[in-house]
Amino acid sequence: MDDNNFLDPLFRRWQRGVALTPEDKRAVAGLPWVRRPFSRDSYIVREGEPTTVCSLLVSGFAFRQKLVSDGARQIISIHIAGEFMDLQNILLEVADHNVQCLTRCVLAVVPKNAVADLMEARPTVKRAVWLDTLQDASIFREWVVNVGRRDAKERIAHLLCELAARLKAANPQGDGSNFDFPLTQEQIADCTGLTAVHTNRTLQTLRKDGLISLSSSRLSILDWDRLAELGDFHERYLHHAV
Amino acid sequence: MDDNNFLDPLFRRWQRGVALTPEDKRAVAGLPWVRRPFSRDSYIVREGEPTTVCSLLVSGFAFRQKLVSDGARQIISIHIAGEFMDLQNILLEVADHNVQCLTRCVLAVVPKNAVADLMEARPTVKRAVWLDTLQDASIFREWVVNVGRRDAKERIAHLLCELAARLKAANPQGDGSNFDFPLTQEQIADCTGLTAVHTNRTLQTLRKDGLISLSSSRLSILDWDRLAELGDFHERYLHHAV
DNA sequence: CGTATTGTTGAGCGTAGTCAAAGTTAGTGG
DNA sequence: CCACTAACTTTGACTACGCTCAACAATACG
Repeated sequence: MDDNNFLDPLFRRWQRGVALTPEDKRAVAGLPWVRRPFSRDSYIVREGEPTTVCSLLVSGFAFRQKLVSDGARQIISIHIAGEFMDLQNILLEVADHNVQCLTRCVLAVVPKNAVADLMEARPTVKRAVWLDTLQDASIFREWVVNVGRRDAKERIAHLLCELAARLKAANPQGDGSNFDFPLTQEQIADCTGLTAVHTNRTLQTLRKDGLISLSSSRLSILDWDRLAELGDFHERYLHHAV
Repeated sequence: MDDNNFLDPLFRRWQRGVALTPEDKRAVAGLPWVRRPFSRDSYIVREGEPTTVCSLLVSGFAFRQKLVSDGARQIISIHIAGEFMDLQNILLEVADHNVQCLTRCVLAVVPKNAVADLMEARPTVKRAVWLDTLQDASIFREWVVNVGRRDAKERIAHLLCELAARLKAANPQGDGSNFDFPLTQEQIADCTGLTAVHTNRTLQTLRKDGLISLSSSRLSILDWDRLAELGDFHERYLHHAV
């Protein structure tokens, strides 16, 4: 396993915001990455643990979540291949939330100190890493708005729009309206602050309205304009063009 | 106005996480700060505007918010004296949310490029600035959980605990259970994803239960343990001890 | 002192939650 | 490859938390 293509999605994503030189890429590729497969639902980080590494999602989907006192779960973000789930670990010594696999995943893990050192040596990498954490924060802000001030149809529409926009940005040569979408209805509910039952009924109305088709881990967006309008989705907060 | 004491709350806060030297402080004090008073409710940043400055809150309270399509408002965070509201501006070119004064405020404004340059020259300042944005992001995550998975009493209890904990950390010589708390019930509602009417009724039950007393901009926490228990409040996410 | 803002109350309603069961799909092991 | 099982989706009946609208009371402020 000497191929380093696993970094390409990361580089493509970073290059939307910074200008990586070949030396930058070589330096990143030179980090002591360890690739590891994870099974579905397995925990990558647990709240309260000391942080030691940063994790890049090479393939599959993962999510961050927190549990509240009665055991309910709130998903805080979804991550796709090419994204880090825990760059904040570089400065924060203890994890404040859980990170879990949504599907089977392959992670590339690197000691956080190695990333920190590289950031000192390579200002462009430093900029890319910080930008990553700032874009994450912007998405968290939008999620506060989504669960705080939108109704069920709007919340789910917004979630689907966001993931579609991110998947599209990650894979511009795709058709832009069909995606692998492995979230169960219970997971959609945990993203949106709803129950699984109500999520089910809401998805049915979105289907009946001709906005989406969603089954067996496949999402088709049938009417992007109306879905985005319904979900009040405006992609500025994704900062895809910095 | 040559006194530079206005930076002291910022330095105290930053020194919870990094070791600022006298030279670091002098360098920060040497930035081209411009102090400006703002009246209650006035906008400091508007969504969609290009970013040019960073704003430090010298006195008063401010908040970040986003508006959804039907005009409803979601408050995303509350800020107290000694905090920056928009350090993410250093890398993000367009504001993705609004920043507004809660009370009359004094801001100290500095061109974002000046901060960026100082970060290059002073690694400790760079660390402090990044840490600030990471702590902000952690608070956003907790707010997603708060509005997504807690009921009205819990949400408000959690909000009050968070602000009390932050005010206490900013002013350790205070008595720790009485605070200036200038949020109207409508603003509390916009923080928690509730309506003003339901916030009113919920506050009444918190008072009746002997947990708090809240009136005329003054909050007293009468039973911290029970309030924190009710709100499922655990301050790890504040990263006060990094 | 007068007016706008904020807080409080009541009645009725609706979105979303709960609980339980049945139907469907996907995954696993024999 | 099939059978069995666990996970996921769907449906129905009922409930309840929080919303809406409207009026009034109490503060704060110019």
